[in-house]
Amino acid sequence: MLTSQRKRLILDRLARDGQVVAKQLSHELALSEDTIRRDLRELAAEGLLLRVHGGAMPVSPTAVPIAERRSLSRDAKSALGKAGAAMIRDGMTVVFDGGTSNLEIIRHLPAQARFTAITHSPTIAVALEDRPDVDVVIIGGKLFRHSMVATGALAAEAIARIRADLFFLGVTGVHAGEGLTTGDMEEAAIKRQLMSASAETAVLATSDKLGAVSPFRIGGIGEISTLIVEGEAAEERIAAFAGSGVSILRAG
Amino acid sequence: MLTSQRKRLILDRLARDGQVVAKQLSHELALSEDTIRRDLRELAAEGLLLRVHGGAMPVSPTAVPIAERRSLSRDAKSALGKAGAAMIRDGMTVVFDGGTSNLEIIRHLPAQARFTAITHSPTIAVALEDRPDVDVVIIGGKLFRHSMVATGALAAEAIARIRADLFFLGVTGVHAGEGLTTGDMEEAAIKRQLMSASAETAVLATSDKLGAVSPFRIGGIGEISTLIVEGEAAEERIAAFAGSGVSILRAG
DNA sequence: TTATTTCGTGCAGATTCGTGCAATATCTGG
DNA sequence: CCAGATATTGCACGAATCTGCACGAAATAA
Repeated sequence: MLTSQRKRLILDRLARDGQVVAKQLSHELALSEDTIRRDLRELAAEGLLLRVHGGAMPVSPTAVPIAERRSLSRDAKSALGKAGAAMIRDGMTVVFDGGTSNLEIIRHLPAQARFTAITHSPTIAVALEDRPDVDVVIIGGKLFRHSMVATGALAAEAIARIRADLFFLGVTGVHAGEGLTTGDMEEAAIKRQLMSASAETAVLATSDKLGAVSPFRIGGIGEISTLIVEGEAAEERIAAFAGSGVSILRAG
Repeated sequence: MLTSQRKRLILDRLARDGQVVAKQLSHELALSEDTIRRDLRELAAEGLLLRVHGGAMPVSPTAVPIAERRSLSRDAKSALGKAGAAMIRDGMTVVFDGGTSNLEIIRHLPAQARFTAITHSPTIAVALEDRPDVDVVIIGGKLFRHSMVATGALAAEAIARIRADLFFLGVTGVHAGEGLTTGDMEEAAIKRQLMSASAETAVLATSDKLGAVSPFRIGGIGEISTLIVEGEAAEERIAAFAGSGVSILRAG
């Protein structure tokens, strides 16, 4: 990443968020704090920002209320996304199912994340637009309108040729007895195929999905490797999945 | 590769990506970094770009280059989009190239439009989300980041199997002698393939593209059936295309 | 107060830059 | 066709820039 580009990013971030934190930024850009601090110093010397202990503030007061952003980042789905993003290591090949939960993973990827993303959801693909170090492979096919993912024979054919390390599966129900379920038969079939094409499968489950059942079964709980639930998820709802072989991760 | 052609490519890349890295570019073009740096120096001397350590940035501080392109010349593009949408009849199979012009076609589709859309651009696919009567087929492949379209062998393979009535081709240059050109070789190949898979091809050309030439040729003007230009496009720029067999449509 | 975090400076290694020079290709005029 | 002029390209080498680490000082938190 070019130095000038980094400085511009800092100013952008400052205008958008109303603040920047040196430590956080250094982690996000995979650079030392020294470099970030140096940038802040130089930008401050140009009068483009105001240095404060720990980071920087805009020269002119921002309109963005900071409290709003904080509450946003503490949102349950956001925490799930963060936990999901943490599972991705550089060099991996990761398959993303459609859905808002998986979209949240993309949002929490560190800027320097470097891996291969495979998806049959154009929405996910578009979200990955500004991740320069992520290779994106789209699985083509007929777009299933309701959930905006490619399905059908074309998609199945493309999936048959891939082999991934990790698959983030999207479901509408996670139930101890009925397993993982979704609302469409064709989608369920594609999801099954994606599972078998990946070494591991993870599911991000908001609390409303725990114990829920939808019409079409994808597979049993034991067939996935990781289930990520909200940090505040009721203990008794999770207890039902103990013994199924899945490792349960509490987010946030 | 000619020097002037290389310089054009650098400017294209700069406009598209918002940055250029000397080392990366030298590797991509199989030239020494010295040559690239020399180009950058000369272009900077002409005021066409801003040199920075490691590469170059655009002269105008475009925070998000692609977002800028989206807001650029909105009215003219809107009229072009309307004219393009008018070419689509119910029951047709239409291929959409990536790019903001083609996105504008989607925006101007009548709500009840009923046809099959094929695209290798996830952005286009997402835009078609709320058109319930349009069947959408996505062409998969490796996402070419700069223009957000699927490319590579996977895409080529999928394209080989389709047959469409109409193809909306996106270009960066329309020139009487040099023909239709774009900024990337791989993209040019995919575009050629999409042309031959379609009975007709139409190009939406904003005035800034008329007479412009980019490094990689897609084909001659005569190979497309319709060229849609702005209503206020200068007559002399269009006159150059007369006799090439293309029918010229003035929008707005 | 004490402990922790953040800041500033100096320094070393790596990368990039600019200039001069030589080799090759292209152009021009005879 | 040839000879010289011009342009283009790659390489060498010293200068400038960038980055990360170390260490002590300053600021913040407990």
